[in-house]
Amino acid sequence: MRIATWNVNSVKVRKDRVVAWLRQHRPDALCLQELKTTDEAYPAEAVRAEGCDSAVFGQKAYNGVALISPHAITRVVRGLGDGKEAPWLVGDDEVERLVGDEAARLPGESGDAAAQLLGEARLIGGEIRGVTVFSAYFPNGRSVGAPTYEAKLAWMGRLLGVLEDRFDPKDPLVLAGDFNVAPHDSDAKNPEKWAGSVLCHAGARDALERIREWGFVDVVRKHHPEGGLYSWWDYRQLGFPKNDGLRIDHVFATAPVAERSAGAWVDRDQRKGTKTDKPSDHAPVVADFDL
DNA sequence: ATGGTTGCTTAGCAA
Repeated sequence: MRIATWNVNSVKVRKDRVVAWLRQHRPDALCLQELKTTDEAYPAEAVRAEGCDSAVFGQKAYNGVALISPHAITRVVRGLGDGKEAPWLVGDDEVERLVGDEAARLPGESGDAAAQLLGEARLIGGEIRGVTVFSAYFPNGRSVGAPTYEAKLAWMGRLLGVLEDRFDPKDPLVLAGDFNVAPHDSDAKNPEKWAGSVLCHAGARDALERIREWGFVDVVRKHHPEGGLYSWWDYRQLGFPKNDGLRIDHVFATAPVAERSAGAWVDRDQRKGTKTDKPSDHAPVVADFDL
């Protein structure tokens, strides 16, 4: 079973790339982030022409996540529900869009920012071939100390709460996506340059480590413990030509899935090319399982 | 270098 994640930075601009990638690499599950469009404008027909189903949680202009699979995608849930409606337990034929209504616990601007994040299209889950797969677009945070950074950490805490409330680490579960966190210094070409950024700050790393400790294996790290693999390079300042990258896109798997992992890799080819080739600033991250 | 580039939406924001 091949599970991949790709922040496409506009699915409309990247449609032909996504279709070609599906054809070439035939993932059993592809998690997309930053669709930057509504459900209605999502190119479902082009994906279907490749024999794949889509489950989409879109949003105008920003965010937006999707699951793509050649297999049936069941038990689809959208958003970070607050648990009252048991959002992860809806029936197969139901498609619920549930948004948390729990008032953000943070005060002031941070609380406002946190509440706003809970309403954004950043998480979609579904069951594919017996594995629960989430496509997640963690908040960026903008800058350390900003209300949006506090809100990022709160969002991550909320995600951990959903895992604790609704799932068991013994479940076959994959959390994949753009986590906007590089967990280790070896996940950056220039760790000193990024040390103070929201992508590498201790607070974000701690919050991600708490999620991982709940019961995940970082599958790429398992197969490349030395680091040096990156998944995102800034469009600015020749990020990719200088390989000034960070590994912020991840495939986390619970033990029953992770113990069957056979390899993991980053498709850097998708980040290559000139302006006219229109690459995303992220490359696909791929994990293969004997499942 | 409060720079640089890309995308969405229309001049400013987000990443």
